[in-house]
Amino acid sequence: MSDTTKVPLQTVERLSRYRRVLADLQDTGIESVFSHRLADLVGVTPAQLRRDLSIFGSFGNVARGYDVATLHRTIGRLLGTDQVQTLALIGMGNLGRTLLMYRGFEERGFHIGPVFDRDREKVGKVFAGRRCYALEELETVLPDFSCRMAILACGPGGLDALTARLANLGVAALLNFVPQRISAPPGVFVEDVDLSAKLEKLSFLSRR
Amino acid sequence: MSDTTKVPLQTVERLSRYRRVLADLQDTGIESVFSHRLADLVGVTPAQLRRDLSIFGSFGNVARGYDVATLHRTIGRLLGTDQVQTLALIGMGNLGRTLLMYRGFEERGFHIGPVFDRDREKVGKVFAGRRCYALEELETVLPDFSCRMAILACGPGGLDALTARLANLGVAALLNFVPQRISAPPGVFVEDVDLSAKLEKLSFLSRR
DNA sequence: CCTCTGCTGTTATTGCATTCACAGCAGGGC
DNA sequence: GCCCTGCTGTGAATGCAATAACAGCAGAGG
Ligand SMILES: NC(=O)c1ccc[n+]([C@@H]2O[C@H](COP(=O)([O-])OP(=O)(O)OC[C@H]3O[C@@H](n4cnc5c(N)ncnc54)[C@H](O)[C@@H]3O)[C@@H](O)[C@H]2O)c1
Ligand SMILES: NC(=O)c1ccc[n+]([C@@H]2O[C@H](COP(=O)([O-])OP(=O)(O)OC[C@H]3O[C@@H](n4cnc5c(N)ncnc54)[C@H](O)[C@@H]3O)[C@@H](O)[C@H]2O)c1
Repeated sequence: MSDTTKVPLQTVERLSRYRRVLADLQDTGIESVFSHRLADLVGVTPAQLRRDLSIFGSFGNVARGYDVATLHRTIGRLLGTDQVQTLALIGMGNLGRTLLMYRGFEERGFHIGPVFDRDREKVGKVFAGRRCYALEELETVLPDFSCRMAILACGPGGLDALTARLANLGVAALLNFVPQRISAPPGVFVEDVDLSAKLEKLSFLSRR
Repeated sequence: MSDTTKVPLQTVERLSRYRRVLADLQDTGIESVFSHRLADLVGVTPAQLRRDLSIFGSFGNVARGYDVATLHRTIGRLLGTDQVQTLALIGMGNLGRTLLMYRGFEERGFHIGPVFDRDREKVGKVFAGRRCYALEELETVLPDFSCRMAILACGPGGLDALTARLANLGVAALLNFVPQRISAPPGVFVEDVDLSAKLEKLSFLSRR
């Protein structure tokens, strides 16, 4: 079972997709589902779905397949999204404000708490109910929120110093929008969102 | 050489990262670089870098390594970003407007041309120099821009019909922000940007 | 001119993820 | 009660990507 070290990364990514489809099924009142059907809705093969789940245990039943509500809850527990997590946001520019207004995160159990910006013009401003703090206040403000994750939507300057400070404050995971390589402190996970790279990939693929 | 079908997907993704670092090196006036140094800056192993490049040909030189300017230009050509490409944007909500204002795309050779929205309130409005068209005008307006790629930053309703229309108009690649599975017409490449999934992945990983 | 260094391009090896295939079994039909 | 169906969970096989290892060579130094 969940041997924690032996879980393929891509399996983790698929768990999110399973969870979303299960949520939809639950909303439409469906109580149980076979791997065939679920896999089809998600867009993977039934074998892969069963394999993915089998890494964490046996949740299915030969007669009825998987219980939608139970499996949904179980995956939520596995991902750690069964309880709301508070995130810190660094950078209240165009992107930061867009993320603040996005409802989708709350629906999935992620709440953006404190917002920080280096620009003194922005500090003190309130947006979507959150006040923007100065970057210097990081050490005094962040502990009140006990964030284990942060979103980087700031400029590229001094990123390494920033991530070191965040790591010191107990932040163990970063969602990074800054198109730059981050040398993360050990134990800190970084997930890059590089839209230009995705466009370049599409450009390559669509030219045959 | 570029056998087109046999290029690992992840190699394509890394090409973007190589290109970005090469651009930085070029800006700082460095003319040539060894695989060791370049790989270090990018964050991959030298073996992987050389392997990736060797798929497309031999660009290095034992004595000086790789010529920065030449390799930068070559990768640009491989990715198809050596000339500006015009993209269509569907959805001028919070996210769409943020993307419109982002300068990073232009720097990489991607220009957002026409913008479409279903909301009649938005149609006709001008934002960041682009006028918003009605979704019904897609067939009449899009051909003028000859877009091969589009960005989906709209709501989830009627996505399949929309992608079918786009495909009919020659759009072969989609950057999709809508958290929903798209059944893309054959020949159309879809790249999903699922931020909630990334957060869930980080949540999983950071809980050991 | 010869040797020695250390880099590239490429082949061999390892490791990981996906797919295949089936044992085992719960329930339905008769 | 017994067979039959069709599902899950999983060991085995396959395919693909990353890593290691090295052949071959261009130039530096003497
Ligand atoms: N806007 C997009 O669509 C988009 C897309 C992809 C990537 N990005 C990246 O996301 C980041 C933010 O983009 P944006 O469009 O919001 O830019 P922006 O200029 O609108 O906002 C950046 C904000 O971050 C603040 N900031 C800069 N450096 C900081 C630091 N070291 N610490 C704290 N705050 C800092 C600035 O004061 C500003 O308020 C950039 O790195 C950009 O490359 C943006
Ligand atoms: N805002 C974010 O930070 C964020 C993050 C991740 C994903 N997303 C996704 O991106 C999409 C857009 O997000 P947003 O925050 O801009 O939402 P939004 O509500 O601010 O804007 C959506 C816009 O799309 C238009 N629209 C809706 N359906 C359409 C259709 N079928 N065709 C054309 N236009 C249509 C609406 O009129 C509106 O103008 C959503 O699907 C959202 O889930 C947003």
